[in-house]
Amino acid sequence: MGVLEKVKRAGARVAKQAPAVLPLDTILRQDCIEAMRGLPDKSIDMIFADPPYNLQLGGDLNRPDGSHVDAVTDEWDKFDSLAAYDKFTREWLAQARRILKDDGTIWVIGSYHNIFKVGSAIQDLGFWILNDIIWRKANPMPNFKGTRFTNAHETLIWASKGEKSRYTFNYRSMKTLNDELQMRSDWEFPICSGQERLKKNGHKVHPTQKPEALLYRVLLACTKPGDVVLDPFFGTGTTGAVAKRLGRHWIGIDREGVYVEAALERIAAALPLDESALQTMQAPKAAPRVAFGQLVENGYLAPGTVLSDHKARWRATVGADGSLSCDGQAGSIHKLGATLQGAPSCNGWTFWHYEDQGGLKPIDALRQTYLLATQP
Amino acid sequence: MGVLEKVKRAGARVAKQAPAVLPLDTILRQDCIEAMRGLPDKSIDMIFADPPYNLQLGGDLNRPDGSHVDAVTDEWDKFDSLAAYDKFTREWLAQARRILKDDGTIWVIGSYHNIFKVGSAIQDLGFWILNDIIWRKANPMPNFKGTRFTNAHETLIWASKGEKSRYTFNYRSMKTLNDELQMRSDWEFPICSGQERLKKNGHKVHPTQKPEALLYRVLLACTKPGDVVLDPFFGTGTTGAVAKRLGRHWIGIDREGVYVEAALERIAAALPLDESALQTMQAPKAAPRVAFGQLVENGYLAPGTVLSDHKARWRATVGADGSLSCDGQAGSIHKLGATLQGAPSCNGWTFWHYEDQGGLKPIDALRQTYLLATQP
DNA sequence: TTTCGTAGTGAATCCTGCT
DNA sequence: AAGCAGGATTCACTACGAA
Repeated sequence: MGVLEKVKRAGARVAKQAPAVLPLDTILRQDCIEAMRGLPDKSIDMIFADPPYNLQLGGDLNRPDGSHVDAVTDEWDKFDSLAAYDKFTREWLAQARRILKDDGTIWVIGSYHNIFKVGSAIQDLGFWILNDIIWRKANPMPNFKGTRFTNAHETLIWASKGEKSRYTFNYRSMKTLNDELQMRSDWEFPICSGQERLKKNGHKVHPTQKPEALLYRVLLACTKPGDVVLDPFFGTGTTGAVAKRLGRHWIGIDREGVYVEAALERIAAALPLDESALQTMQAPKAAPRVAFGQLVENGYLAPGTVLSDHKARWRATVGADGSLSCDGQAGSIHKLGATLQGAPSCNGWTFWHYEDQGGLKPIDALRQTYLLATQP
Repeated sequence: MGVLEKVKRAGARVAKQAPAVLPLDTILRQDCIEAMRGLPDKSIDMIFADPPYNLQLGGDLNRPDGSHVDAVTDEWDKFDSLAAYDKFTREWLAQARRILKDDGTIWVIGSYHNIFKVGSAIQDLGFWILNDIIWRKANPMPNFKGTRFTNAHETLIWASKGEKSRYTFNYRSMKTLNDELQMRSDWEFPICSGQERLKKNGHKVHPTQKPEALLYRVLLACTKPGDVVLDPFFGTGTTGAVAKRLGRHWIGIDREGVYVEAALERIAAALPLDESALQTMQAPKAAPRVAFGQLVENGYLAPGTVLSDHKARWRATVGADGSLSCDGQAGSIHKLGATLQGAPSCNGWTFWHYEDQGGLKPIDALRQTYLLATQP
C-alpha cells in the first residue's frame, strides 16, 4: 500500500471514528497536559474533566460529636496562588480544545472554589457555554459550625467549541429518563458512598470519587455509542467504567499509580447495564419538602399573623423568619407546639391553625395550596 | 459646636450607623459606577447586585404554538465584547468593594452567561466567596427547541471582603425558616409573576424582575435591622421593597426613569413589618454567658456532686471553684471533657450529666433553669 | 425476617471575645 | 498581634449487630 492510500484510508477512518493512533480504552499514566500534547488535533468526541478544586482549606475540622473530618489534603489540590491555578486551568483547557473535534463538547465539574475561574477561562478560550448544570447532593456534609449555608451542590459546565458547533444532545433520551418532562439544569444524586465507593484496607481510595449516576447522565445525554470520551483527571476511573457500560470508548489520564491501579481493576469488572440497575438510576422522587418559612417568604402567611391550636388554648404570632412566638417563648412551629404542651414533639402543621372565613383551618392546608401552586 | 466635637460626633455615628451623608432610602438616578463614586468608603453593610447578564441572544424565538417569546433585548444588556463586559464588571465591583464596610458582604446574581466572569472578578479583587447559592426555579421557561437542558436555575454568589472578615450570618433564623434543618445552598422559588409582577399598560415594566421571596431570604440571612443595603442595579426596586418591609435601610441606583418611577411607587406602598414579627431568633450567645462556677456559687450544684457523661464512662467531682476532677486530672467542664475523650475540644454543658429523678440530665438544663430564674 | 439503635462519614475555603 | 479559653455546632445515608 502506497503512502497516499494510507493517508486516504486514515482520513476515511478519522471521519467515522477515532484515528488508529488514539490509545482507546487506555489509561495514560502521565501529567494531563503532557499526555494531551501527545494526542492528535480534533480527535476526541467529548471531554469530561474533574480538575483539582484548589480548596484552600484551613486547619482541622471536627464534627459536633468531636469526630474528625477527613479533608482533601492531597498535594495535587495545592496551588501557590489563585494566579497559578488560573494558569494551570488555561493550559489544560487549551490542550483540551485542540484535541476536541469541532462538534465535540467539554464538561467540567467544580465548586465555588474554582468553577468561576474555569468558566471564565472556557469563555476566553472561545468555547460556547451550552448549560451550567447543578448537581444537588441529596446528602451533603453539613456546615458543622453554623457559619454558612450548607454547601449542598456542585456545578458542571457544558460547552461546545463555538457558537455554530453541531454538538450531540440526545434530547429524547433525557426526556424519557425524566418521566416525559424536559430534563432540567438541576440534577439530584446522592454522593458516592456505600458499595460504589472504592476502598482499600478500609479507606477510600480517592477523596473525591464521583457517583456513576452523574457520569451516566452526562454520557447518555451528549455522546453516541462508539464515541471517544477523554477524562484528563481520571482518578479511579468513574468515567471509564460508565463509558464501558454504555458502549463508549474512553481514554483516561492520571499521574497517580494508586488511582490507575484501582481504575484498571474497576473497569475490568464493569459490565453492560442490566434492567434492574437502570431502575436504580431513576429513583422515585419523594414528595417535595415544604418548610413553614417558605409560606412566609412567599406571602401565604404574613409575619405578624396570629395562629392558635384548634381549641384556641394558645395564641402565637408568626415571625419574619417563620418562627412562632407566644408569651416570650419562640421557636419553629414544631418546637413551640411541643414546648407549650410539655410534649417531647409536635407536628406543627396539624397543631397550629389560622383563621379563614370565620373558622380555624390547620396551616397544613396552606402547605397543600402552596404545593399545588408550585409543583407541575 | 467646634470642629473637633463635630468630628467626634460624626465618628461616633459612623461606628454605630451609616454616616449622615449616606442618601438613605433613596434612589439615585445615575450610572451605577458614577453614583457609587459619590458614596463614602466603608459605609455600606450589604450590596445586592443584579447586573446585566450580557445574554447575547440570537434571532427571535417562538414557542411551539407559534407565539412569540418576549426576550431581554434592552440596550443596557448589550456589550461590544466579552472583554468589554469583563471591564465593566471589574469597574463596578471595585467601587462596590470600596464603599462596603470591612465586615459587609456582597451578593451578585447571574446566569451562566455572566456569572463566571463575575465570580472570577470577585476573587481577583480580593473578595472571599462564602457560598454560591442556586435559585431553582419552580416554573422555568422550557427549552422550546429541544436543543439543551431546560435552563432552570440562576446562581448567586455571596462573598465577604476577605478571609478574616466577620460577616453577618443569622444562622438560627435560617434554620428556623427551614423547619429546623440547616439552610442549604439550593433554594427553590417560583419566578416573579402574577400580582407581584409590575405591569404598565398590560406590559411588564422590567424584563428581569426578581421575586421578593428571594430578596427576603438574602436580607434576613445576612443583615441586621437598621443595616444599609445598596442595590446598584435597582430596576423596579425589589431590594428596596423587601428592605423596607424588613426594617433595613436601602439605597438604589438606576439610570432608567421608567424603572425609578415604578420603584418609588412600589416602595411607597410597601408596609414595614412590626417589631414583634421582626424579632428573629437570636443566637444563644446573645443570651448572657453563664459560668459553670455560678451554678456552684448559687447552690444549683453542691461541691462534691459527681457528674458523668451520658454513658457513664467517666465520673468527675465538682470542686468548690467550679472545677471538675477525675482520676487526678482537673480543669473546667470543657477542658476535662476534652482531655478525657482525647478530643481537641468539648462542650462541657452537654457532655456532663447530673443525676435527677433516677435519670441523667445534661448540666445545660441547670444553666437554663438558672437563666430563667435570674433573667427578667 | 424485620426492626431498631449505634457508629461512621462525605470536595469544607467551618468561632469569638478577651487579655 | 497573638494566644488562650469558653463553649457552640450536623444531615443523610450506610453498615452492622442486637432484639
